[in-house]
Amino acid sequence: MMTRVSLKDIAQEIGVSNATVSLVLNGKEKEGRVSKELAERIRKKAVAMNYHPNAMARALRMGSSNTIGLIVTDSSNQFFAKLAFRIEEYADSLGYSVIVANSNENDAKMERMIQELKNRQVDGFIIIPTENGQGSINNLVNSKVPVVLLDRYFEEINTHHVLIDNFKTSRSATEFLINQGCKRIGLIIYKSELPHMQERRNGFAEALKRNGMYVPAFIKEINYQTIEENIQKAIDDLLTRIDPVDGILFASNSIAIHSLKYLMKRNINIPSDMKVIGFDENDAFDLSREPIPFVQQPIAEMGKLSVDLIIKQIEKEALNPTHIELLADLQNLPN
Amino acid sequence: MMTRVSLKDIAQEIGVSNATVSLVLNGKEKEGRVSKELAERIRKKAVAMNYHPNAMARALRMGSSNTIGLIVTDSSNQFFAKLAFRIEEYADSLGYSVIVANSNENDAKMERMIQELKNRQVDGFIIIPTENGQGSINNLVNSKVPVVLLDRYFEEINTHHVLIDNFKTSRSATEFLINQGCKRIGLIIYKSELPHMQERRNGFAEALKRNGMYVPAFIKEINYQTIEENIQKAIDDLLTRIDPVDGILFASNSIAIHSLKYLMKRNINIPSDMKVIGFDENDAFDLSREPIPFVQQPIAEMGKLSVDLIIKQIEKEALNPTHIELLADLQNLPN
DNA sequence: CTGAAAGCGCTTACAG
DNA sequence: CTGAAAGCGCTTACAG
Repeated sequence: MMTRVSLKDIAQEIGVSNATVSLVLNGKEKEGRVSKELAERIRKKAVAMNYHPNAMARALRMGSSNTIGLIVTDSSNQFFAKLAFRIEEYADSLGYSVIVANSNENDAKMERMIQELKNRQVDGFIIIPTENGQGSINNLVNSKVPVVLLDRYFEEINTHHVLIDNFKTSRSATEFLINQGCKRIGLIIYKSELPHMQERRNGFAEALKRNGMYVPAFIKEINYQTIEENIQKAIDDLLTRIDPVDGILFASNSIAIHSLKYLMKRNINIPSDMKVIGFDENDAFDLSREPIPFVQQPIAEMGKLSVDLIIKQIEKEALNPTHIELLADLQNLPN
Repeated sequence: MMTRVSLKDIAQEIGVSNATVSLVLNGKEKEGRVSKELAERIRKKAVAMNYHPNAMARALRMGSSNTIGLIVTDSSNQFFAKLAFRIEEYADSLGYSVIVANSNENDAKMERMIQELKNRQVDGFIIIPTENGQGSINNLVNSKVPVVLLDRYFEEINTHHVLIDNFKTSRSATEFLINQGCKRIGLIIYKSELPHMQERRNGFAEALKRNGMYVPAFIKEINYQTIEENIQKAIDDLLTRIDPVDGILFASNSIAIHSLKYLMKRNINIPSDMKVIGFDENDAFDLSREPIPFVQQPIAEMGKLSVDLIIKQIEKEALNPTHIELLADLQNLPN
């Protein structure tokens, strides 16, 4: 690797001290009261020598790196991929870099990634926490590290979070199915204690109870690790009861994709045989036989708000834990 | 933020020098000839004090950061998202972190991202280069920075690259359409000088020429920035000629998605009215009326090979530029 | 067997 | 108006 140009190189070329060069290049010539003319010479020289500051040296000295650590559960999932993309884009516009890490929905890996990003001196974390990641998040919050939870949160941890109103959203998605004429509506959802999942479940139940249509057996809980087989079993069950369901709410993007594949395999026609609605956008929803209705989370806004919240904390604005719950739209509804 | 425990803190607690602690914690006690017993005490203390090395300080001192910079054109595209995921996963298993940046197919942004990652002292780059990014890549290669180009390359730059054999793959995708009975086959492809695109184009042309079916007017070139309208125009054109096409090859993931949406909007039935095949996997291909055939690039292998190549360079194994061209499979073919 | 010292590339009080 | 010095947290020759 070509040896890089350092501050010192410029200082030597011009014949001044490192300090003077540093001051000028950081726009602090006023404070250093460097003469305009000298400042100009230094700037010219820096450009001519193709100088670029060593971000690590600066971070080490300053104790902050202008970097945000983002931990998602699976960056290859379209929903999180888009979220990460927006976060990167917006943070970049504010002069912050983002390092993305994956937890794979694994608590131990999330913990490890937090540690690794800490070692890299990130200034704060935006995290989509894992099911039992409460302890790790709690440690972070207690040690005063800036944190924003995204998409999910924990009841007991009072920190900043940005997500949609899952209860209301799930309720209105369910009401959509009711309005479509469904009489027996199923839910396929992750078995999870995370409140955002509970709220999706509760919103679903609420809509059905209001309409006297609530049947607990129509709720199928599945595991992330064995998603494919669990979904097949769940759908088989929902279809082969004496009172088979005529509508299903899918509580996540991946659940929707796997379920739709299996419904297709079983030759269930959507929407004539079965009406459905899913969470989170996916190219696939626009391309199936009929467009699949889905809950569209405001991804760009969620990204922007979480970046704003993390930067406010980093820049030490006193900030009470802010809980942001946005509204989500239903898309691809039949006319 | 809680003040972190440093090497020095451990040294003071135990009453030895920083050097001794550093040696032990890096497993170099043999070289330092530290007594077994002392080494053990130091290790215990480090754990007890919850010590974690400051990666930036180490990187500054060592001149390398154990970090790979990955520049993709769009991390929200499913193909690149999966590639990035695999790269991160495999690099992590080898003790390297990955910082992902997006160029948005924009040469200037790619250049800026390269500089930013350089400032962060990444040890090497895996890059999916932009159309006219040749200059930036060339500078990198000339300055002996470890580089691997992924998915694309430049004729004139003799550096490492990992991609599929686009000519052969495109040719066999086209042959698939021919075997399906198509007589007039169109291609929708990016207007691009990048050789991987040219090869997809040439492979397409070759298959048709061999079968006496080559019609230049059936090749539609579109721009990435105006993809949606260009595709609509291209498809309108292919459909409304006196000799409308009965098959189309989509030369990229995004092209396939947009095209399929528009074909659906125009009520073209696939595959009865029109047979198609696309590049790169997408959930949508499994969920359309009939599964959409597509070229499946060996994503995990491409990721792994590019990581191996970049690490070999970083670790200074003398290495002639390695050009890897993998074979890609066709998926979702009708039985 | 172990310590003292230098240095990676910065920034920032301090002194003049 | 500007320089000398200290220090961020490490690692590594060097000296003993």
